[in-house]
Amino acid sequence: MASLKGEQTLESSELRKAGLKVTLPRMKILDILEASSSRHHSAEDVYKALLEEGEDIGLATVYRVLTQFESAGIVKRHHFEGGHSVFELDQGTHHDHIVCLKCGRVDEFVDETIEKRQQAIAGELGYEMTDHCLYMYGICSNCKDK
Amino acid sequence: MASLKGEQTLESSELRKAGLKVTLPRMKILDILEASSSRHHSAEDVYKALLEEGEDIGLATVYRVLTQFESAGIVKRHHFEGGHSVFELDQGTHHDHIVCLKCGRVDEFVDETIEKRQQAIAGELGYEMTDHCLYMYGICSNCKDK
DNA sequence: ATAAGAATGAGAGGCGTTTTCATTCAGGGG
DNA sequence: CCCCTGAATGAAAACGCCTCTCATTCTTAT
Repeated sequence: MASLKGEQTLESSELRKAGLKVTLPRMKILDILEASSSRHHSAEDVYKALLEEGEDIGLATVYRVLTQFESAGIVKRHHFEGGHSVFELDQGTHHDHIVCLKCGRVDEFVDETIEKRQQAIAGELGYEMTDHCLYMYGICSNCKDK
Repeated sequence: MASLKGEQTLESSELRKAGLKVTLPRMKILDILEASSSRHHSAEDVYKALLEEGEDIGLATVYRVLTQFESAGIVKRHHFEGGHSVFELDQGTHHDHIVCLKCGRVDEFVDETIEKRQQAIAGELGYEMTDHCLYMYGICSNCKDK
């Protein structure tokens, strides 16, 4: 459990490093992102997890904080099919996603061949690429059997 | 200009083939998708184009028809950054997209190397891939100069 | 400790999209 | 060719996700 007073937690220094004030909501949300078993969270997910811990943090704050974390490079925002945003801690290493359309399972991968081709294509078309995302959708091995 | 009575237009046969009744809204919307210079349209775009032609077709109908077209395989729906949907006529040939974050310009491309790697990766991870989309985002050559 | 500005919670508001429901229409049977 | 039935439509309300507003609370530099 994070404490605001006393020793410097990892979370608090991460926030300070990002130029964000150390507040309870920001600490708690960081806690949840780091502690949860799944890596991908909607704002609702985070909000519900906070409620379960008995924290009284508004949904608006969750959205604000996640957006700030995105600007600060702490999390990455994804737009999976369906439109709404999903957040994951930014481990610094880029990766792409494959999503199971039945159970929602998400796997991650990196492929150097694809990465290189993307850069080359952007260049050929005259673009300066700032970001890219490759989403594959399918049925995972678990769901295939049923 | 399409006519409901008289000769079979290309549009009407396309609708019939998809198992959809031939109605004025569906004909008009198909017209716009085929006639417009740009290939990617939001529902709003289509709605505005209808208004300009003096057609009194509701926005709800535009959404309904575009969704039906999607189910029928006539159009493809994309979720570019920003969340809202963009539609394009489905030419049958798969391609990926690169979007300019400044002016919204969209270019299309296909890369066999990437396509093959995707199939391979899905297999390695135990997925049966049903769909995939690669979106790259950047600044296009026009916007770069300014 | 205090003051000043930033962050928060609650609720209103916004935007794209979908649903509801009464009305209109397409198209097959007579 | 007209009628009938279920499908399609328009208008408006509702919806889900998200952002904004504003009064209050909290962080942090002093």
